[in-house]
Parts: sequence; structure tokens; C-alpha cells
Amino acid sequence: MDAVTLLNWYDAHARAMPWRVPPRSNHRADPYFVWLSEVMLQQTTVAAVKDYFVKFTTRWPSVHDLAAAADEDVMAAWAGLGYYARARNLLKCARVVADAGGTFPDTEEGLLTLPGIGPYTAAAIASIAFDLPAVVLDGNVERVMARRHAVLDPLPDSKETLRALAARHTPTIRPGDYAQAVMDLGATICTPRNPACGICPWMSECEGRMAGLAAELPRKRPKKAKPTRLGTAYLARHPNGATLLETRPPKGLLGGMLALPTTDWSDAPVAAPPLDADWQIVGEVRHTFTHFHLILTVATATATSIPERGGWVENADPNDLPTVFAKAFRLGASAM
DNA sequence: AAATCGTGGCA
DNA sequence: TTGCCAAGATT
Repeated sequence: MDAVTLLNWYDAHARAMPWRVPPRSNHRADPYFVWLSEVMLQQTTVAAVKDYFVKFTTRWPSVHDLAAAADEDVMAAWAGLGYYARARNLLKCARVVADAGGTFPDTEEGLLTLPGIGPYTAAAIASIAFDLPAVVLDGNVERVMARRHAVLDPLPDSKETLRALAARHTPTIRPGDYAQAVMDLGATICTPRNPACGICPWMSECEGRMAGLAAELPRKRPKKAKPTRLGTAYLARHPNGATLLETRPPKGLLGGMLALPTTDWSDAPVAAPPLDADWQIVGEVRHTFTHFHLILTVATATATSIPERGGWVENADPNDLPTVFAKAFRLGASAM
């Protein structure tokens, strides 16, 4: 059986990660750790997640600790990791679970009802934390299945086909190890570019490789070009050292995060400084989001007046802000 | 159902 | 420099 081949490979080559229990362990990973790591890993690389995972679990060792945390502390701790709706939903989910006694649901259906847990994450927690034969379908599994079975239709059209193929491979023995094994295979051998087919445990049964198509699968629909938007960020400092910051609206881009006051971001941004001062343009920051480029002019001023929006923050730390603002903050501060 | 939502690394 | 991509969820 294909799954056994893959499990044998995983027994020898599983990557060590802070949230992972080694294969053939006689105990399972803590559902809290599995959930936290899976949410952090949504659209995010293992390398980027590691330090954040350690930081979160050191500061909040249980779901009860996280549920009791202040919103602004969790958002600041998440700053830099991106997709900030994940952090907002993380807190909502922690509080639901904590209120229910601190135990995560042990079924896919139960997990799916929680904020921030979708089809992939529910299946991942069910398999990895509870060893249930859930069908885990992430970008790795999509790629592995598209190659293994030479699926030529482009994503996302082929998604349900790939899911059915993934289901066919999912074993009833060691499903948790299997889920992590397929994803490790996709991350280390069946990679997006230059797949290492020569050392793949599924080399001999891979239809994509036999057809000479492995490296170009899965096919994807072309993406839209990103427009460029303009804006200005304002760094105001009080003579006492405080920095003018504001919390962004709870939804939308960078929602709920601490930020520098800015104009809107558009073709013709409306300049509305947060307070009246002698603003000096000190440079610009270029930053690319998921669906647009941003050129952000950075203006600085020293001021003491009452701001029209935001508030003075002592000992402000750029690391508590989303990366785009951290860049603008550092540039402005270095120019004052 | 297509759009929205971050960031850093890599070729 | 630019585009692609990563353990997706939500609306």
C-alpha cells in the first residue's frame, strides 16, 4: 500500500519541529499545540512560524492562558506574522474552548464550528492530535496528488478531484503520522520547483514523473496583476519620547493592529495628518501586500498637541506593529 | 464564487 | 527586479 511506503519514509526522515511529536511516539501531541501551530502555518512557512510558536507557548502555555490574555498583547505578539484575522480568530477560538472547559472538540465537525478553523485545519487537528483518518488537503497534498496521478486540470477547478485522490490514499492506521508524512514529502521532496523525484518514496508509482510532467504540476489559473497604491504614514514624537500610534479598525487590512496614522491608500490619497505640526518628508517605504503594491511616503514631526486620532504611546516598539508600519517607523525614527 | 487578507525567501 | 509561493479562512 502506498501509505505504508510513505510511513516508512517518514519514520526515517520526519523533520523535527517544536510542535511535533516524533513518529511512532506512544503519545500524541497536545491539541492546543497542534491547533496553534496549524493556524500559524496557514499560508506561512515553517521557518517563519517556529519563533512565533515558541514565543506564544512560552507566554501562554495553555488555551486557558491564551483565552485570558489581553487582545492587544496577542495582536502585538502576532505582529510580523501576517494575515491578522488569524490572530483575531485565534483569541475568539481560545475563549470558546476555554469557556467549554479547555478541551478541543475531537471530531472534524466539532472543530469546523470554531473561529479560524476551516476544512484543512479541522482535518489536520483531527488527524495529528486525535489520530483520526481525516482527509488533509493543503497545498502540499494538492501538489503531491496532482503529480502522483498526473492531474492536468488547473487549480482550483481540480480541487475536489485532488481531495478524492487524497481520500483514497489516507490510511486507517497511523493517520496522524500519514498526514504529516505527505506534507513533509511535499515540503522536502515533492517541492514546487525542482522536485527531487530521484529520492522520492513514491518515485515508481508517480504518473506525473512517468509522463515527464511532475515539475510543472499542479497547473494553476493565471493571477491578476497587482496595482500600485500610494499613501503617507505619519510618525509624530512627543518631546518626552512618546510615539503617536493608533489601533486600526477591527476588520479589513491589518485590522485590530497597532499602527502609525496614515492617509488612505489609493491612486490619490487624501492627506490628513493626525495633528497639526511641521511635517517633514523623510523618505518612502515600498511594501507588497497580497493584492497590491504600496508606496508609503514617511513624514515625521515633533509635536505636543492633542492628536485628532490615535494616542501617545511611551516606549513604542516597532516590533509590535505589522511589518509595513515597522519599516516606516524605523525609517522615520532614524531620520529624527 | 471571486476577492480579500501579510510576509519573507527564492530563482 | 519581479513573480511565485507557503500546513487557508472568511465573506
